[in-house]
Amino acid sequence: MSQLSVSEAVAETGLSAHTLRYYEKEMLLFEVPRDSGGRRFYTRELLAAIKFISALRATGMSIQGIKDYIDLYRRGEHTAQQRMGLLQSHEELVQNQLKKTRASLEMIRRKIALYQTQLDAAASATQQGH
Amino acid sequence: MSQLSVSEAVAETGLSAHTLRYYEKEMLLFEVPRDSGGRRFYTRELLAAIKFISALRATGMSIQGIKDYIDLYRRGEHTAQQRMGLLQSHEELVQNQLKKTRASLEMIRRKIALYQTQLDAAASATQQGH
DNA sequence: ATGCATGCTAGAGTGCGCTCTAAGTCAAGC
DNA sequence: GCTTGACTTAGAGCGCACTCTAGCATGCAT
Repeated sequence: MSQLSVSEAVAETGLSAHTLRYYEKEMLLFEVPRDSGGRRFYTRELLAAIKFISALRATGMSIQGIKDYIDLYRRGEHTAQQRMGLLQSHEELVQNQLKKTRASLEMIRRKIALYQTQLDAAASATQQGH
Repeated sequence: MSQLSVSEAVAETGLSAHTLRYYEKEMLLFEVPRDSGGRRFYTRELLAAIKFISALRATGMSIQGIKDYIDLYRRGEHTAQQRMGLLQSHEELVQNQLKKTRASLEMIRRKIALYQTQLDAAASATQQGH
């Protein structure tokens, strides 16, 4: 029950089986345990790690960036400071990206508002027979 | 002065000349005027359109999506409703994406905080000779 | 008039992150 | 014992958004 099959991991993470294998291979990192038949199973710890990786991806960190982070992880406890540094600079990056997205969104909203007044004006003109 | 050269448009938009030409070709839309020598120049209106397109791109709309929007634009005034609909559903999409990004960012921050307490504990242990 | 920056074209190339293919293995249920 | 279905592998393929190349044209500045 604390060991999930591939299909269960797919359901939990929202990633495809292909993508799970791709991450495993590209990041060369979490050694996914296998059953007697050579099939993968995912422990709770592994699942948590994958979810964290998903969060990094969802915020735009590249596969290479994540790989670098995990490589540090595997080098041991003394890399904690560096790992934190990596996360901190990524956080900053994401904040800036959010700021930019919000500004762009604001621009889009202004355009929508413009359409709205324009369409309202057209509608009331029609109603009044203009 | 209200007609910008390529290099000025590059400076204003933050896009490369390559990208400007690429957008022009892919979106098949804004007919960029040319000088006697066949070189492009950008009017203020065009610049504004390009900046709006940049906002759509910055919020993740695909080239194809933008093309669809502009195609509507060129079909005339009666497509205003549809264009607004397009923008509205894009807005919704961006909102959801923002929500997801913020959740992921929160996860990353918790991890950073974890590192911080961990490193603080290690530091004070060292200081006290443990 | 000469040199150099800027711009032009068509089309090829790149990097990223998946995503799929093909052929095979294994375990459980009928 | 046979089928079914979830899984395995190595490697090819794809879609997107640029990004660059090569070779040529134009036009301002010395």
